[in-house]
Amino acid sequence: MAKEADSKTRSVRGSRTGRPIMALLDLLGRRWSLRILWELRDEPLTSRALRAACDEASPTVLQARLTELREAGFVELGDGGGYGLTPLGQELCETFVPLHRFAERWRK
Amino acid sequence: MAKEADSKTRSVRGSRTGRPIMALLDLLGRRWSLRILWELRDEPLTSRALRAACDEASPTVLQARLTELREAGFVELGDGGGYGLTPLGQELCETFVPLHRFAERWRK
DNA sequence: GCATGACGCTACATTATTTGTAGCATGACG
DNA sequence: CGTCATGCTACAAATAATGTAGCGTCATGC
Repeated sequence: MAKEADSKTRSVRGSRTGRPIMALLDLLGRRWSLRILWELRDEPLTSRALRAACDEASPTVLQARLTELREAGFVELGDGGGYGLTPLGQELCETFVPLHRFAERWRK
Repeated sequence: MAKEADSKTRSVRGSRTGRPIMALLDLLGRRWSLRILWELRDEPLTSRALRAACDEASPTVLQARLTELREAGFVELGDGGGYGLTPLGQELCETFVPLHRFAERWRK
C-alpha cells in the first residue's frame, strides 16, 4: 500500500509527480472537500454553521478537511472566528461556476 | 447515519435535495472519480490502461467508480472495449479546464 | 485445436477512512 | 458565576479502499 512519508501532514497523493493537477484532484477528491468549498463560496461560516450546511457531516472529517484546505491555502480561520475562503480559495471556487451550470443542465 | 433507500444502485448523496450540484459534488468527491474523468479526458482507455494511469489504484474501486460514472451518464464502455467519455462526460471534463489552469498557478 | 494473452470484472482479507456521539477548553456576555 | 457558542478532539462502530489473486470470455497466434 502506498504509504506517505509523513503521517501528520499527510501529503497529497500525486504531489510527488510534479503535476499539480494530480495533487489538486486528490485533495478535492476527498470526501466533503468540494462541498466545503462550495458552502463557503459566498460567505464565511462558523464551524458549526458549516457542519449544518454540510448535512451534519461528522466534525472529525470536517476538521480534517478544513486543516488540509487551510494547508493548501484555500481556506482560513478568521481571527473573529469562522471559516472563510482565502483569495486563492475564491479563485478556486470560481472555477466551479461552469460545474454548477453543468449540474443544472444535468438534472438526472 | 443517512442511509440511502437503495443499497444496490447507491444513489448519490444529496440527490434528494433537488439541488443537482450537491449530487454532482458528492459523486465527484468520491475517491478516484475526478482522476478517472481526467485520465479519460482526451482518449478512451481500457480498464487496465486506466488503472495504470491512475497509479495502479485497486480494480475494486475503479470498477465501482466506473459503474457510478456510467450510471451518471458520463462514461461509457465502447462496444470494442475500452472506457470513454460520453458527450456529456466530455462537457463535464471541459469544466475542469479552468481547474487545470488554476492548479498550474497554484504549484504549492 | 489449443495455448497465450488481453479484456472486463469479481472475491476477499487487510488496512484506512468516515461516521456518530459525546465532550473538552476557551472566550464572550449576562 | 452560569450560560452559551466557538473551534476542536476522543473513540468505538460502520463503511470504504487497498492489494492480490483470479475468473470467464474473446481474440490471435501457431
